[in-house]
Amino acid sequence: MQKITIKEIAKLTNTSVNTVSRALNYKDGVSKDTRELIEKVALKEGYRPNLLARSMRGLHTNLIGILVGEISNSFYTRILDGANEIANQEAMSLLIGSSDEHKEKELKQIDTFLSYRCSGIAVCLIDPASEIIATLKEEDVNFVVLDVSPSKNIDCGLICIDNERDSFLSVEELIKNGHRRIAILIPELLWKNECNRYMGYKRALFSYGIEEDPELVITCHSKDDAYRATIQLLGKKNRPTALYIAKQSFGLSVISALMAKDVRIPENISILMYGDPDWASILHPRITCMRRQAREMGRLGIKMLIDRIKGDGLEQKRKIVLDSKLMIRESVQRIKQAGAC
Amino acid sequence: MQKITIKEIAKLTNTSVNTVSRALNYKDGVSKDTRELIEKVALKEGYRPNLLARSMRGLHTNLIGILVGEISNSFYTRILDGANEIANQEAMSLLIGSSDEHKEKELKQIDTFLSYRCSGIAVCLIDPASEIIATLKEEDVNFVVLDVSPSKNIDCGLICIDNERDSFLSVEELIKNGHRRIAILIPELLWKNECNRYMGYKRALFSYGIEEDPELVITCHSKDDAYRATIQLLGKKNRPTALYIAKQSFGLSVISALMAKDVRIPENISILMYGDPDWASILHPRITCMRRQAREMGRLGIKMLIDRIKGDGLEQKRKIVLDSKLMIRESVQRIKQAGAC
DNA sequence: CTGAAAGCGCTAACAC
DNA sequence: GTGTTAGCGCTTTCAG
Repeated sequence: MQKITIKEIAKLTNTSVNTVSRALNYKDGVSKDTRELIEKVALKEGYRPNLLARSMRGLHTNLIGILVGEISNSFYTRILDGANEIANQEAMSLLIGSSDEHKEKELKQIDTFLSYRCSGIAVCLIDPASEIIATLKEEDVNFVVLDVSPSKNIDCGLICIDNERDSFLSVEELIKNGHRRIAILIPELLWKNECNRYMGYKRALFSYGIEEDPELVITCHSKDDAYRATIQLLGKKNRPTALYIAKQSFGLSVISALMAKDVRIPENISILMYGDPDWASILHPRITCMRRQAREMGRLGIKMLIDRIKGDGLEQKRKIVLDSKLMIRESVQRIKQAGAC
Repeated sequence: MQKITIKEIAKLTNTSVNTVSRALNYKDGVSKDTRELIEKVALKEGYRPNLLARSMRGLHTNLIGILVGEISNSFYTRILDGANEIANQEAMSLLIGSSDEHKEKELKQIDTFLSYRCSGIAVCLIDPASEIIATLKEEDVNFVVLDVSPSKNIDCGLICIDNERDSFLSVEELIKNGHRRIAILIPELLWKNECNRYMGYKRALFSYGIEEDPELVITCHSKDDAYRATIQLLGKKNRPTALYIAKQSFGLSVISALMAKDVRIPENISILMYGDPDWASILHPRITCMRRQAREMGRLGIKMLIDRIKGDGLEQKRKIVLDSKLMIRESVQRIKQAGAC
């Protein structure tokens, strides 16, 4: 497999491994002639440094482990994309892992990253109270947490999004358009982010003096379930005028359900979604969304990680909260509402 | 960083590194008592094997490098997802790379994979005549090629899709619905797959006695360009009745352009797309698509790769051609056509 | 059943 | 400028 090592190059050039190593790593202490000779031979023989061996000498590995919740979820895909962009620029390689939103897999993947002695680890955790952060701390490895901020105030790099505020602003947008019967669709198991979205929903209702109707809080545990839940919601007599989809991956299910039932957006029901996948702006009507800066999260996360790895003495940023942007499109209808607003 | 090594465990348990190594790797030749002691101490001390060191002894690395064209392209994302699924099952880790469809980056990424001494490499190449395959061959590393079949008949694992046939069937579907003026939207630089799609388009027209109109072959080099090209196409006097989008990533641009120009699907123009992203089935109308088995491609690719790595003596499958499926939905209108068909 | 020792490819400390 | 040597953590002969 390995074709040629520095040892062999040393032999071929009548030099020593040390000289070859220095020459190939652009260090000084090598004469021009020797350097050129070595480079020529290395090129000719197709020498390729063994990064494993290099890393074993205690340096960094140039490996960054990144854990996401689900590879084919476009939110995570964008994080991955941004992460890869920066990693590439910095000549780092990305080892990926997916937790599929299961805690055991999460731990297992981190374990693998650690076993490969990654120089840095970026994680999207489902549960921020997770012992994973403790593990990471203990291992004394550079890491940053993306997307979900740890509940305890742990000193680590953090790039997150204010889900509560985003949600508040989203629901507020619906209210400002005259809606008062606003349903929210959220996952059954409320992890921190989702929980915060729910809080934002509640706070918005409260701020505008709207009483929360438990019937309008729709929880579901899967995409299929979101479809069923939507169908069921539409069957109710006192149907909401607006639906806030608090989890992007449920979006397709909801839209499909509405299509199946011939419920028109926004005439029959207004829709606002958390997250802004590609399709949201090509649907007819285009869906009003709260757009998160996912790609930027990946970029900043890896940037922060690399800064930490290089540890260039500077006081490092600990936490970045990314702004989201409400993309106002045509899925929310302005309605007249009897009563004050 | 590294907290504890087998050496230290050996010291702690009054044994030798060898014994510890055997015990921790479930090899025999260790008494029950010693094994239990070692396991206990290892667990207590939070021992984590150094995979880099392990790999250096010439074994496999448990690393698989996978190169895709673009991380945020859903076709590749699905491949990645399928690949990750199988890699996980087999306790392999995925090192990812993206070529962004540039040849230099492609080579650079492969180089990195090789430097990490990956046990296997899976690649989605833009150009199958690529010297990359030669490099891979030379390096004597296990590899499989996904998506694009090499032009020369090279003996390597291959999972691909018959783009020509898929395209033929797609255009045939349009013809069978009475269309004769069928435009095709393809990238400017025809790599092999796209070229085959174009061939399929030509063959379908030819088979049904339709003369090809150069005006209806729309090439573009980017998503933005696809948007502009669509707008331009719509301005023509002898507008086509159907548009075959031969590249999925142009889909959103086309739809946006149609929306911008208030051109209705399928009343004003029929649409058929190569590839079946999530949004295709929630648009109104839902878009008729040729669905490729991307996730399955990732799965089978890694499976094949691992079979090769393990090299279990069996005669190995060399090539798998995955069937695509025409998802007939509502974006193609049946039209009456003066003249034969 | 267990230990000592070699060595994977590389870098770094130290001589010359 | 250059060579020698040690050693990263591990597995694997080879002896006992």
